[in-house]
Amino acid sequence: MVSMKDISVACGVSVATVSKALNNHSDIGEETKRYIRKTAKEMGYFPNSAAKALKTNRTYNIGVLFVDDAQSGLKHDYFAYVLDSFKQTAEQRGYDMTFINCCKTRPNRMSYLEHAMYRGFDGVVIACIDFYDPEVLEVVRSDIPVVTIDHLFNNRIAIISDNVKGMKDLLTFVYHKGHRKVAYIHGADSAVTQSRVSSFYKTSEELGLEVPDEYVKEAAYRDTKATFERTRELLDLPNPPTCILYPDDFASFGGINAIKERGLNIPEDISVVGYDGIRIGRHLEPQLTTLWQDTEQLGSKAAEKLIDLIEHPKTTLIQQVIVEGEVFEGKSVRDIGEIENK
Amino acid sequence: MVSMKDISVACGVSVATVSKALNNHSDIGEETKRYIRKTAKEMGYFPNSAAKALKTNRTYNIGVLFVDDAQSGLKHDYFAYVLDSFKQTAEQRGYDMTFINCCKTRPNRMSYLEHAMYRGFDGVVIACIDFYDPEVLEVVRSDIPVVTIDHLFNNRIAIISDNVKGMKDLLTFVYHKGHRKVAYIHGADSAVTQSRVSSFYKTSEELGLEVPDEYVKEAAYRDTKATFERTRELLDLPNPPTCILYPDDFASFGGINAIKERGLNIPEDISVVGYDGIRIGRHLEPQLTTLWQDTEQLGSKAAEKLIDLIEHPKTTLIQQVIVEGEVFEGKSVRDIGEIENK
DNA sequence: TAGAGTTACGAAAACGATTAAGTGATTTTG
DNA sequence: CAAAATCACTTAATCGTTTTCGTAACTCTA
Repeated sequence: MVSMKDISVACGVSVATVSKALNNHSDIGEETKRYIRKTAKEMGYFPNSAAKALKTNRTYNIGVLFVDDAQSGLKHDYFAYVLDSFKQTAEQRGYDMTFINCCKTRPNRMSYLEHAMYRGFDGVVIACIDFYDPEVLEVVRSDIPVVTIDHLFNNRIAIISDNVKGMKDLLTFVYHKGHRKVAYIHGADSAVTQSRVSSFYKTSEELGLEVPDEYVKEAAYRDTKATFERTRELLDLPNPPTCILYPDDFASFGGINAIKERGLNIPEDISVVGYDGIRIGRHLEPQLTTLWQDTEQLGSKAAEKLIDLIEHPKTTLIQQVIVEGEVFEGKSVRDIGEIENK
Repeated sequence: MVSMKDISVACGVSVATVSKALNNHSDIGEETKRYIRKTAKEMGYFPNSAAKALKTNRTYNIGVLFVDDAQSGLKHDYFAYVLDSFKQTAEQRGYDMTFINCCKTRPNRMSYLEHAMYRGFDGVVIACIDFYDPEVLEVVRSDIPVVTIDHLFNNRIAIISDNVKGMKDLLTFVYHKGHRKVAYIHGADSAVTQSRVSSFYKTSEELGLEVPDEYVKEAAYRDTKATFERTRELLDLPNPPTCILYPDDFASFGGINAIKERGLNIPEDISVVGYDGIRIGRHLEPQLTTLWQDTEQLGSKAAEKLIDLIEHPKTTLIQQVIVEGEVFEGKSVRDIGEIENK
């Protein structure tokens, strides 16, 4: 690797001059700058990030914390898309991304925060299920710039998918399609789940929908087995729902299979609604009605905010950015019509 | 951040002694080592990776090059799973992972190789479609340890999914189910595609299958629109196939829709086969018959080999590791039975 | 007991950059 | 025209480690 020293020798100037020329400091003559830059390019010079980081305490590297024991973030469509979008924006602004989450089984491993300090990340983005993990909290409480995705901490920037509005829109949508008996199989407990569930109840009330207790069940996100079982239970009810909302698109397929198993048709006999808007859902039969989440906005906003915070710690607002999704009207919800209901 | 200097002061020894004690050098007394380590732990010491890297030229960081203009690696199920597995193994062995591919539009950006040099990656893993990109080649030809996934270069370690055997197994499978008219919509040109296509022809010959030219078509990977069109064309043939092989599972859904559009049933009227074995395929109706790729092996082998190469450059064999997949027998291929064919 | 061999540590020079402070030369100013 | 200001560099310290080469203080050996 060619270093500044090599260039300084080649140009007959000091390393300091080379450094300043390349960083465009004002106290170097234009002529000299041009000459140094030209030589640097010719010699194939590139800075050494380690040396730079050591001196400046800036790495231009962002730590990515995607913790999800059951289902590593990458394999999770929703998170993969968010991360991908984050990556686009971060790279655009000159930042690299390094994964933080090290397997907890490794002996002598560092905690997330230690890892972040060790690598000197300029900031950290957290998107995961278990925000109550003590190690995650340690990061959240640290001095490192942080943005969280889909979870709210006070004094931290959060990028949040509007689950309240999402659920409201979704429920309102099926209501307008004439459904009055709507069941909801929600995901495992988390901030996201709580928002959706409470919005489900609130919206039901506003719409004047009855929600029998047995219409609300739980199944872990992406757990097709669980949704399969819960759906069977719902279908076995003396007064079964006409529409079932699922924790997410993926999980809905478990439910769909339970429905087909009974010889029922979607949407003729029963309607089905997912959440997330994963790509595949649009290509399936029946096309899944779902709440499409704007993963691109989520990711890019997260990157924007985090980098703003890194670069302008004083002037960047600590705020929550709420990203709205949109009902994707597939073909898995039947239009019952107002007539049948009254 | 507490540094070695702080510890040296606290312990009343020199920094050199601290460094050696923490790195377990033999020329430090056991007593002193214990004392220094204890103090370091108490003071919450963690090394500074930048300083370490600067001095040792080792970063314990691996560059990840997933280039795919159309569909960024992360959003691609197959690659996401491979990457995830790679990550597990790399972390287990004490390496971090940083993305390399910077948007090519950025002004003054570095090339992939420059980026890798800049960050001082100990090695690079490449998995992408366009292995003919000059920048990718530049990395492949460099001095940096490299493993490639699904592409073979001479003098480089490659982890390769056995596409030849995969296609052979798949075709043989449908053959044994009684199919004699098998069409193949293959992906866009690449090493992977070439292996599969040539294996398709070779196996057809071995099995004594006729392959009319119009049975072999092209559609980009994951392009449901294209497979939709190609499938229509196949169905319109005077002598249509009884079974269609698709570039990948995702793309197969485009074809499936074209088939349903005609009012045909799968597998009663026509059989469908994917490739990859993505998770969702198992939960759909009809369950997709496909070649399941062992993404876990691919990822972990790649990490193992790369790290071996990094740590023992002399003794690590430059070889190709071939990972076999497995036919997943779903329910999308009809068992025609031998009778009907003779 | 002098010399050799160990043991346990320290001093100091790197690694490749940044930057405050200093320094001659030239230009400006009153 | 001397003093001040400006310009264009250089010197040298520094970031946090690692590592080579010393070097005291012991322990052994003959």
